[in-house]
Amino acid sequence: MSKSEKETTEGQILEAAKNVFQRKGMDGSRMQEIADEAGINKALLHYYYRSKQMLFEAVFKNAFSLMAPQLNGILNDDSTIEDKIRHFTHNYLTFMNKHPYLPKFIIHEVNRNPEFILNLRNVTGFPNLDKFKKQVESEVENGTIKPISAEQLFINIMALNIFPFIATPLIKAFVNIDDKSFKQLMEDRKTEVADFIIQSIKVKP
Amino acid sequence: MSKSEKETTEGQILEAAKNVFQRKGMDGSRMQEIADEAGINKALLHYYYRSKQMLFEAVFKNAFSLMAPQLNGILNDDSTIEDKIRHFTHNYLTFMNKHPYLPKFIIHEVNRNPEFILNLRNVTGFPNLDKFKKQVESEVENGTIKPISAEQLFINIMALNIFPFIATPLIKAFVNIDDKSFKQLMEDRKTEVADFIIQSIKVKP
DNA sequence: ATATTTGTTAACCATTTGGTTAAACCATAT
DNA sequence: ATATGGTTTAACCAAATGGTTAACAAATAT
Repeated sequence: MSKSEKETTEGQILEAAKNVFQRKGMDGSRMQEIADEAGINKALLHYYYRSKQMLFEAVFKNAFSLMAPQLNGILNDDSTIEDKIRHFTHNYLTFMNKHPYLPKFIIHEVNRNPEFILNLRNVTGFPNLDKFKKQVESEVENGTIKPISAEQLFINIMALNIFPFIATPLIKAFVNIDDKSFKQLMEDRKTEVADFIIQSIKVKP
Repeated sequence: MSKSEKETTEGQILEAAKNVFQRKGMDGSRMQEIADEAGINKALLHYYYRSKQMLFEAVFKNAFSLMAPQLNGILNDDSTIEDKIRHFTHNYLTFMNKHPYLPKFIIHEVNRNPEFILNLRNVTGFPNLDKFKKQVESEVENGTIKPISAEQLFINIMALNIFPFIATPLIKAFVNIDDKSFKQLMEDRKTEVADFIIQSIKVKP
């Protein structure tokens, strides 16, 4: 049995780099800190990844490949819009509990370097709205949901699900609650967000 | 007539620092770049603001003082929840067109240093949910709106309004549209977001 | 056993960066 | 005119930082 990813030096470096980069961002991270976190010499980082930029890109692509399928979940299965929303909202909020730094990290770095995301267009199940768009248009037409553009609905779903994880400290300060209450609030959102969206678009019979 | 803020050296520095810090963040910004943007010598930055940290804090507090009243708008006037939402959504999206970097900047920096926001608690009309909370509870009780906690509603309003400005490049890539279409999409949101929220919470007569 | 490749390290290097200093500049009061 | 105070600059400095090198260690092939 070959060594698992986490036992090889290269894997340890990637893991350490992930931790540091996702917490501090490209600009705020130091190669020495990554080396320390991986428990190895700084020169080894360059031996395996040549430069800070390349190490960063490896981490970013990994992160993006983790995020993308989550979004594709909502776009490319065959359930109704309503089911998709419930399913996605629940899954996404669960997923985010395991990767709390992911959205902050991705969004910050994509803002820092917007061209970066264009390189990813072709790879790794990059989210594509086409199918979702047809489905929304069809459901609007046959009266299952109220008129709304697929784009706006998609943005709303993303916003309601992702925003709280990006703005956590801000929300905590405004709503003025402790960690425990905040966690509960997030837990409640697993169902509340879906209800909120569906209430807005569902046509009552 | 005394010199306007923008003519004094101190004001020019603050303006330049705002531009650079808001675009690149604390970690990504260089004192030299700020000096260049202000058209002055780097030593002058230290003459007026002592250190990068202090210059940054001046910029951050300015930015926050611009953001905070926008949020207080929704929380502390006397109109109905529905009117508040319409009013706020329209105003906020207009406001953001003028300060496109503000939310990115504030959220990123608050994440980088969560304690930072606690120092702002006391000053500058820091958003307070108490009144809004009472109002939501009252409207829920007398049946004007469906049951929802003020906290969740507040988070949803923030998310739907702010998120698109934070995640712009990501959304552009996913929705696969050009700048012009994106701008139109954002313009549409001035009314669509309010409709979306109100449809979700309004009780039909 | 020994040569060769691969992995790892300590020491080093060039550049960048935040910050300082001492001298020059300039307006204003005397 | 000249002294005085704040303002501005060029030159400088020490520390930090990404990256390299040369030697050493440990597998792997011959």
